[in-house]
Amino acid sequence: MTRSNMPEESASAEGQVVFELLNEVGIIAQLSRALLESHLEDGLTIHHFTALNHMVRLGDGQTPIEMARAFQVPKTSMSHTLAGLEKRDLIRLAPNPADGRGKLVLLTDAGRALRERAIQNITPEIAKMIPLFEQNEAKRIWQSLRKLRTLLDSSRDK
Amino acid sequence: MTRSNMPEESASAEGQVVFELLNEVGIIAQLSRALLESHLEDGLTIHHFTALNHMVRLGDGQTPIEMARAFQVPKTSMSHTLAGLEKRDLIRLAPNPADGRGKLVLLTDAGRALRERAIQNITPEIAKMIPLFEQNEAKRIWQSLRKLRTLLDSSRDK
DNA sequence: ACCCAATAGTACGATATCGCACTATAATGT
DNA sequence: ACATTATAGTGCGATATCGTACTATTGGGT
Repeated sequence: MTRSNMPEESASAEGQVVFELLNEVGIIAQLSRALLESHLEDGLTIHHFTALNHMVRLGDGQTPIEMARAFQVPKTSMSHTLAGLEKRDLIRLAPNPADGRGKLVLLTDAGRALRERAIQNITPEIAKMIPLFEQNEAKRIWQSLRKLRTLLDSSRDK
Repeated sequence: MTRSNMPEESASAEGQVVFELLNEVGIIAQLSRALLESHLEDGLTIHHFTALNHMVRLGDGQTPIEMARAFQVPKTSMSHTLAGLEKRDLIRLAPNPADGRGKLVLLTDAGRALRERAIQNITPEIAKMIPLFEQNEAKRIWQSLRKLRTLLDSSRDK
């Protein structure tokens, strides 16, 4: 296909490589987001799933504001997401005994089950799509990305 | 901090590892998105930037629908994004000489310049944040992620 | 004990996303 | 050549995102 302009040379400077990496990460996130959402029931979005997944993985009982910070989204957005989850009985919002202003976000059995089901649905799909992408390579990159995420995460509250 | 439920064991099955990887990718994308947007001028969003960046990297002159497919977003969303870019004179939408229904998306000098400026702004920021994340590691993962992206991308139009 | 700056969460409005329906043009079959 | 089906893009409406402003509560300083 003809292009009126050819791609630029990849002139790499200081953080340039990391920028390229993050760009790639963004594209993959976009693609896998589309994939995941197509497997979610009941009009749930990626945000709903991510919140549920977060709670299963790290333990529930966080406050909404903690979760907003963990995902770097505005607290109003998190409030909306949690409202959607609560309406579907996938979480419960309990008053925070330690802080009269705050709440605690608690998983319900239904929430836990839905997250489990979603993963059961999506995992074979992924395995089918990515037969060539070996486990070992995935595991290796994953380790590196966790390190990267930690760096990104901790340097925000400078 | 006390949690009412402890984290689950990481029981890894078939595509499970890749799922974990994609989850990590999603989190990083979210964090770096917040970072990038805080450095964009004139209320531009990640979508605007991504479109500009795509055109600089792969050459402009694509049709809107091609770009929508490349990013896996609905064509109406892409239409909206492009309208925003055109309003700011960062792209031009020309009629497609090869197809009377279609258009071609062309970068303007302003668009190219803004993308360049954004990268100049963000790159040192990244370099500052990630001094520990060595170039070599970044480059290595990047290669792997490109492979992963290609797999994800090609298996969608099955 | 009291003030006051800081914080958790919500209300509301502006803008963004995206599905559905529509128009215009193209491609395909006969 | 013409009818039929498919495709590019837009208009519109429902829902989502997120900034600003607000209320309720907390905690630190005096």
